[in-house]
Amino acid sequence: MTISTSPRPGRVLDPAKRAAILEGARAVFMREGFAQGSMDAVAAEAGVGKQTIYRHFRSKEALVEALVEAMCAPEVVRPPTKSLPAAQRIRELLLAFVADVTTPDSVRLYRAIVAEAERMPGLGRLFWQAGPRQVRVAIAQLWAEEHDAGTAPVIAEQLVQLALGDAYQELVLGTGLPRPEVFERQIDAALALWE
Amino acid sequence: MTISTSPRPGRVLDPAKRAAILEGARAVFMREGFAQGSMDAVAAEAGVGKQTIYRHFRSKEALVEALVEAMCAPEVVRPPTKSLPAAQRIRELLLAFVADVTTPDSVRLYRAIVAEAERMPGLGRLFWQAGPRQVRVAIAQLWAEEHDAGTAPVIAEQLVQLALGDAYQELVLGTGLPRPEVFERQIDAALALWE
DNA sequence: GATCCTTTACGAGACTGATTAGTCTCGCTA
DNA sequence: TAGCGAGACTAATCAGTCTCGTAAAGGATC
Repeated sequence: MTISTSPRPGRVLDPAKRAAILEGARAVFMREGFAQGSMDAVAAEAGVGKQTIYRHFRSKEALVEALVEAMCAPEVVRPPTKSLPAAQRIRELLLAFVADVTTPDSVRLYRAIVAEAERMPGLGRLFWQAGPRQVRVAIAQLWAEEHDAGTAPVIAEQLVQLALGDAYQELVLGTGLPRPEVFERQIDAALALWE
Repeated sequence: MTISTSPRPGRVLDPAKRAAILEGARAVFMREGFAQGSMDAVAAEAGVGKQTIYRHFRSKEALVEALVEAMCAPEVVRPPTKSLPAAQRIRELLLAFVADVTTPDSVRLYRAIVAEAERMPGLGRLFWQAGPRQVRVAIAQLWAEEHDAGTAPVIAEQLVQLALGDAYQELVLGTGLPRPEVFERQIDAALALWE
C-alpha cells in the first residue's frame, strides 16, 4: 500500500481520504461483518472524523456498496492472450480464478455479501457480475473457439462449479482449510470429463 | 457435540414451551435474519413471555445455536430402497436434495451459517455433516453399486456440485429465483456427462 | 512574491433518536 | 411453590447530525 507523500487536498473532497475510509471499512467490515461493524469503528480505523465519512458517502449502505464495488473491481478477468491451446488457457483461467476467490479476504467478502443477501440484493448482483459471471463468460469464449459455441455457456458453468467444488464449500463454511493442490486436482478432474 | 443451552438443569421446565420458543425463533429468524430478529418478536411469535425464553436459553446466541442444531437435525437422507436402477435412484436423490436445499428456509439457514462461519465454525460443521455430506455418501454408495467404488466419492462430489450449479449460487446471493426446472435440467446435464 | 481574506475539508467529539438484549416486578394458575 | 404471560425498565449500541477549532487552498491586492 503506497502512501502518497504530499497530498494536496483542494476544494474538492480529498481522494486520499476516500481511499483511507474504504481501507478502514474493508478492515472493519471484513473483521466484524457489514451488520456488526460500526461507522465509529470505520472512522477510528481510517484515522478520520465520522463526519468526513458522511461527506464522502451518503450512508452506511452507500459505503458498503462502494466497498463491495471496490473489492470486486480488481477481480477483472484478463483472458490470457498467449497462443496456447484453448484447453490450456481455460485451465490457467480456472487456476487464477480459484486462487483469487479462495483468498481469506475474498472468502470474508463472500460471507458478508451472502449474510446481507436478503436485505441488500444489489450487493449480490454486483459481486456476481464483477467476479463469477466474468469467468464464466471468458471460459465460454475460449471453449467456443475450439468447440461448439452453443454448449459453451453451460460447460463454462459446469467447469467453474467443479473447479470450486467441495473444497470451496468447506472454506466458506469454515470447516476446513483445503490445500491449493486440492483445487488443482479438482480442475484437472473437471477438464478430464470433456477429453 | 451437544450445545448446552439450559441454564438451570434440574428445574422442571415445560418441554412444550421450549418447542414453542424454537418454533417462534424459527419463524422470526428465518423471516428477519438472526441479527435483525429480536427476542421480543420471538416471544410474541411463540406466545410466550420474554422471561420464559431466558429461563430456557441462556442468551440470544444460545437460542440461535439451539435453533440451528434443531434445523439441521431432520435433514437426514433416506436412500430410496426401491429396486430401480442405480442411475435412476441417484437422479431421485439429487432431485430430493436440491428440492430440500432450495427451500427459502434452507437458503436462509445456509446464509446465517455462512455469515457466522468465522465466529461459530461448529455450526458449519454441524450443517455440513447433517446435510450435504450425507447426500454425497449416499450417492457414492449408489454409484459404487454399478461402477467403480474407487472413483465413487469424487464423482458423487461432482454430481452434487453440478446439481446445485449456478442456480443455487444465484439463490444464495439473492440475485434471482430460479425455477425448479432449472435444477432438473442441471441434474440431467450432469448425469449425461457419465453416460 | 507577500500579505490578507474567504471558503472549505477536516478531526474530534457531543448529541439525538431509535433499537434491543437482558432484568425485574407483578399477578395468575396449576 | 413453582412456572408462566405481560410488560415496565435499564443499559448499551449505533446511524446520522451538529458544532467546534484548525489548517490549508484559491483569489485578490499590493
